[in-house]
Amino acid sequence: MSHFGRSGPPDIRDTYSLLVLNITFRTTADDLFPLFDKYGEVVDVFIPRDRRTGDSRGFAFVRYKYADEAQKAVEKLDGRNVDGREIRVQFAKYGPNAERIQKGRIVEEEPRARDRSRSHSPRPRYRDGYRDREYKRRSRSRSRGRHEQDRYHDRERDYRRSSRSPSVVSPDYRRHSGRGKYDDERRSRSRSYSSGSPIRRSPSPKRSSSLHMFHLCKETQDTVHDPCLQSI
DNA sequence: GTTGAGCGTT
Repeated sequence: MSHFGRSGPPDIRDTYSLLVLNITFRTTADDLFPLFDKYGEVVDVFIPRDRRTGDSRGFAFVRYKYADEAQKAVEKLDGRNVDGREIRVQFAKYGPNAERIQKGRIVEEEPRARDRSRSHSPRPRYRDGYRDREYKRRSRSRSRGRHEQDRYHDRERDYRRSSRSPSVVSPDYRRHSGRGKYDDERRSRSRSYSSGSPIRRSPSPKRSSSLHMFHLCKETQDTVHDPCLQSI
């Protein structure tokens, strides 16, 4: 992912999260990092992406180590034109798991966990909530069918071309090569994207017995519906 | 090649 840590969120303790809205769908964490790091110590840059397509969702989180530096970044970068759009920078209000946040700093962990201990009402799981939100997004945006894959390859192609030419690497960016994590991450990201053949459906079996189909459907009923119903 | 309010990953 697009953060410094190996996997998952890095140390969130005593960091200050900024929400960066209105960024381009093509803007990456690598683009944002040099910009924000000028105003303080950036601990993490994370751009949420669509789980299925990997597309940027158009906003980002930048975490600073110190509050005053984060505040400075808000003042300096809010309204700044980045990649042709005026970005909006503000302190995050919610944590990764809906913790309470003040000034981007986590002040209370998982308010929902506390609710659960108090009442037995079953809450929708994390995944369901995510799917609901995704659905809302999709209905609002234009329908993106299957060419999203091609779009992604295009983007990766551009990405590699630009990272190979040394002229596009800003001196400021070079300054952070000591950490070296972003460069590695970018490379591994490209690799995993290019090797991805994301959605592979089960091949439709033609000459199986009904019993076989029954078992097959039991296994795949959450992903495939129609073939099962027709052949039982 | 497209979208545009919003609050986050292993």
